[in-house]
Amino acid sequence: MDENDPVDAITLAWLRERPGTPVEGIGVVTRIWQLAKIFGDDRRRMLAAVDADPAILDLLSVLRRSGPPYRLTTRQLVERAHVTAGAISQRVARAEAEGLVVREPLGAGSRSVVVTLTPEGHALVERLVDRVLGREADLISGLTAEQRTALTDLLRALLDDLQARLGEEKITPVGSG
Amino acid sequence: MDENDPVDAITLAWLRERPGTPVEGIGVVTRIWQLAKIFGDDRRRMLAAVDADPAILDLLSVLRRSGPPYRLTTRQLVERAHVTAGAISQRVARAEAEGLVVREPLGAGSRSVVVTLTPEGHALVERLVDRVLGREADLISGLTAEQRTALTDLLRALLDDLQARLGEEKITPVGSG
DNA sequence: TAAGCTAGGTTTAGGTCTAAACGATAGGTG
DNA sequence: CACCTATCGTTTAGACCTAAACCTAGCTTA
Repeated sequence: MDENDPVDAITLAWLRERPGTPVEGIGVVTRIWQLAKIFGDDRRRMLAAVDADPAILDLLSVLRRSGPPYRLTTRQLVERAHVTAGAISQRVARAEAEGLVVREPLGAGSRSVVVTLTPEGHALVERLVDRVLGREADLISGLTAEQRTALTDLLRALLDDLQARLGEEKITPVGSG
Repeated sequence: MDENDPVDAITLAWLRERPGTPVEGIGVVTRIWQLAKIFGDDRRRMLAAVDADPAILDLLSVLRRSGPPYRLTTRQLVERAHVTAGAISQRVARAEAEGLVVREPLGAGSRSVVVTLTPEGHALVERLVDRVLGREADLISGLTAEQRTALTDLLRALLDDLQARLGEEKITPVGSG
């Protein structure tokens, strides 16, 4: 613990003010939040400079990465973007208003809606993706290759553990009746 | 690279669709975003269940941790909460409306405003902080002590590097005129 | 086949944030 | 002293999200 490190200082302050406070998670959780904010702010500003926004680019990127015919259902978009169905609905509506995607019913016997990238949407991804991802590659270039690998492995371990654990939690409450 | 890992799958999909896409950052950045969202959603839901919200609790916690007399200027709150002055202004207005803090001019010769925790605000922090931090400690308990230490060190290294680097960037644009 | 259930989406209400425009004042300069 | 600038906060406009209400349309079941 280094009192000059701003995150360690938070842990030390809680312990000073309230001995016994459960501070074990702060070092990891707070730093992850701060890093996410730095990456998110940086991307948002970069895109704002070219009159684009992260939410729409994320939508278009998911479609682009899925490969031809660049077409997914709302449900698939929800799963891949990790936001609620309402958020996807709003994103698609905005993107459609800008002519970047089209939305149509999947067909008989289904209530699904399919969203397809337009040529304009495709072109926008091509124009932005290298810049956005290149910037992110640059932002983590301060770590050595070994550090990057080690960090990736630890983040994956935590993510896997949490997803397994939180997946179960959704079941648990049902048994309480 | 494991095609069954959802984040690795993103990297592999970009390389398949667009060979040459700079994907070096995805493994770290995407996982950090996903983890931040998991931690943030979890905290928001936990607090919603007791009719509280993360932004206000963060404000109150910063004041509580600062120690008696639980009093900081708006400027200090901006620095410690990592949000804009406008966001702090709004948070303080909401907290004040609920009687959790009071706001007063610092005094003659200064335009600063000082925000002080009320007894009600203090009591709210005491009631919630162990639950919130305890939950987070539990969420990372899937990692061993060694993994936690290693992860903390890597996150700190990245954070320090980025803060040093982005701090400089603010200066650079000035010289462009 | 009527009633209820389930699943896929959309809409709405409410909350939070950023950026930028504003307002107002202390301190420096001629 | 008048003006200018930097500093501090607040307000406003716009973007985005979640949760929950809502709307259909297929499916199940008696």
